[in-house]
Amino acid sequence: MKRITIPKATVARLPVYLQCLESLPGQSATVSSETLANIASVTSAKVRKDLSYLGSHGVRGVGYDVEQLCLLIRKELGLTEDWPVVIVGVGNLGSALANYGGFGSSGYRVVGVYDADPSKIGRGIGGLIVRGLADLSGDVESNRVSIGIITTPASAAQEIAELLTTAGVGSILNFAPVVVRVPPTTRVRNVDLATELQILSYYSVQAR
Amino acid sequence: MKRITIPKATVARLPVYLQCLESLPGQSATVSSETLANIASVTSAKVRKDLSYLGSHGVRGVGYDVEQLCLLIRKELGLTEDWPVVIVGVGNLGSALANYGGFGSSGYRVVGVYDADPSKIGRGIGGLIVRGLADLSGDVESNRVSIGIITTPASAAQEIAELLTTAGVGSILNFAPVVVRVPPTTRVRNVDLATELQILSYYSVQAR
DNA sequence: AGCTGTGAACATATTCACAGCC
DNA sequence: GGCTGTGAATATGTTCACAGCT
Repeated sequence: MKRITIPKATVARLPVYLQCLESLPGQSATVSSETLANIASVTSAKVRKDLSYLGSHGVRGVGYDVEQLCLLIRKELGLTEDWPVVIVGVGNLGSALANYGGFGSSGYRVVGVYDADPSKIGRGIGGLIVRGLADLSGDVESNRVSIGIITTPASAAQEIAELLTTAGVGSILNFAPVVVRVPPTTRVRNVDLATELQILSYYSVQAR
Repeated sequence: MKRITIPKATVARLPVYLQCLESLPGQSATVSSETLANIASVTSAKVRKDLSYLGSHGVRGVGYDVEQLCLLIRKELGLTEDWPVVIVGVGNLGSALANYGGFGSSGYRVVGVYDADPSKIGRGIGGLIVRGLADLSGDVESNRVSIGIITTPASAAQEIAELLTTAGVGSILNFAPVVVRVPPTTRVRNVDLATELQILSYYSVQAR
């Protein structure tokens, strides 16, 4: 058992493993690296190496205890904590995310939804009332919000990213099709439909 | 100029460069690797190496011709072609994507939206009528659809992935929170909100 | 002088293959 | 016998640093 930092590539796979483990039928108390690998569409060596970064918790000849492994991964990912998030931009996507139920189940809790458009402010959505951008900073601070989700048009994203970081958000999940510039201590992940489609079409062309 | 295959990591960045180039003010006819790197939040060496895989098109002492570079990247990504896509699952997210305007602009064209729920079939959405799953295979074949987007609940995703691959779709963009198993020749990209949030919270924990 | 293109050095990630334990 | 844990080997990706062109 080492106590070095977990590689990025491994961190990105832990949520996938967790998802796979949670989808396992209740009766399977243990799981082998081979089985988990198949479900997650990776190799068994990868699974073993990834899990070894969390410490040696498997049993040779048997496999990993599903329950224990889930807990271990959840703990590693910080899912035992509460993560208040805000969503900025109440368009189609922002509404979809605000209405998405999967948040509460795992520590993520939408504590506010915001929009610049006065006609949207005051509307109810996903059990919350849409608020104006003027309220964003204060809300982030008072709720100790650590993750901000940007679902605005590209043109507004940079401004919102700055509002969020200034207010103290440490991580941003950006759905706007633009690269936002943030201070080096802020973590950003970009999710962009066009980008994903373009990567797919590249490989589609190559495949023939 | 080499003619080897472009590294995956580079392919994943090309759409980002393209996005950055397209957002450049019209008057800038050329761009240096340094400038592009700043906008894209990467290093200039990365930009140069990435672009070198497309051939040597920069001018020393000057930079890259913006127009020419855009065209080059678009061509490399296959954006000069038409990519008919289908969306399966008309929940919040599926509706959001169907209504998303950014498709048409770059070769991606939603030619069909599908849902298993009879109460949704027949509804209009994003200029299309929701159709039943029974129509999916035939439509995919007759429209030569190469990319399928899955926005169903997790429980339905595997079945839909199989319908899509059997019908001849070569690439799948999966928004359902589950890893779908597909034949090795099919390309899948997963976009999952929970996964992204979990990666962010991991690093948020580490940061303190 | 300024900026590209690229080998060489380095860092990260994956795979192999097998010793070690149940 | 079955399956983990992990060094060693390999492959992929990034950064450096500078020659070479305009």
